Amino acid sequence: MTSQRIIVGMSGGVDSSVAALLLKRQGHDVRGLFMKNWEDDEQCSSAEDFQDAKHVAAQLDIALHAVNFSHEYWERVFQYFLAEYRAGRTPNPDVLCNQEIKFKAFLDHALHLGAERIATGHYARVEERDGCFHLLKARDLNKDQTYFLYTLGQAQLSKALFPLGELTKPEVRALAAQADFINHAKKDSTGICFIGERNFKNFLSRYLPAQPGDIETTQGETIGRHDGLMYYTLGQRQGLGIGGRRGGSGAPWYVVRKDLERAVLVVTQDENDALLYSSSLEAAQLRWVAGRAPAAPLRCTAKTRYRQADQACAIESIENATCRVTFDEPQRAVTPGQSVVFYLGDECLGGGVIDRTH
RNA sequence: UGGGGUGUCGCCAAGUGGUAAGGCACUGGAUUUUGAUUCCAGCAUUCCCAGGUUCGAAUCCUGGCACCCCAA
Repeated sequence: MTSQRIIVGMSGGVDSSVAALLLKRQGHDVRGLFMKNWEDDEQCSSAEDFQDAKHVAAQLDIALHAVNFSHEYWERVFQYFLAEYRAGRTPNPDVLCNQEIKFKAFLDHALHLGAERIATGHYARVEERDGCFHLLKARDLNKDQTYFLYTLGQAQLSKALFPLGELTKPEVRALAAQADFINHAKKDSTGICFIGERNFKNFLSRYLPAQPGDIETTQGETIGRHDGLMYYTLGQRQGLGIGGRRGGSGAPWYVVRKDLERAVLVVTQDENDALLYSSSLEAAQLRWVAGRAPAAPLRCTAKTRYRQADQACAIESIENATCRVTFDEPQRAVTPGQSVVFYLGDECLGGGVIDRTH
């Protein structure tokens, strides 16, 4: 491969550090770019991350730029995030963050800086065949992150490199240790990308004030109060605060449904309750990696949430940007607002946002 | 103020003389680039209160207090 100018999104974590390391070793003209996309409130990990990124960049002897996309993140990701929660749904901000920030704002910025490609520390692979870019699962299936990348199209994939796609996480850490990176043992980051690990309910309540209501069983019996439907998601157990009841089974309670009209949270004590499962769904805002929808009906597999095992299904029909999917086996807690992502073997075809379930 | 019953962790609930089960909730941790789920750990020196009996009481006795039910 001829030397290219590549800008790597460096977060200060091990993954992006090793991505930069590998590209550098391949002889590319590598630069790093640190993004700050959230104005810190009480958390201050961003500053530490920046220090780590700078340290690694220095070790690699590459330039490290910094850019602040907080405004873009707020407008294009966070507003949607809040709107979805207000609508009683459960959005996936990181899918949108990839679409709008990492592979749009960051990509555009990098191209302006004269880069030919961008690279990130995502665990995923891109293969070009017959002039078409295919998004493939990472070799390390345990870390595969294609679920978060399904909105990327040909324009993005043709410009993106995922140097870690063929490596396992342990191998990445080993490389970081060999390179003597200070962050080689740094804990993987979790929580919303750029915002970090939070007490989710507290975090949300800063933007969406409480709207208390009743908690009812599927039989219609009122058994408690909730602080606001937006603070809960389907299948959730923790945070309901429902203790033992006279004559009760002693089993935990799970959220089955949100009744927006009545502001009622419906729960069940039966973990196998049919109401917790869906055998089909309708998805909207479809995005196909190839740039066009496949022919339906199509037998394939899908994930309804990150790290879920592939579930056999059929895409029954596709109309414009919506489709109907039927699963071979009923799926637990399929949640509107979350993404359903389709696969054929190792290839990620695309996906959409779950709109309704049946 | 006649009769009956009950008072054990925030909730449900074992335990009726031998030195406080369990579940739910909650908290912490693990897993995890969303939200969830899952897993592990922690969680009553104390049993409504005060006396008493006993080597020893949540368990027996006495007296209070509280609540519930049935009669009036």
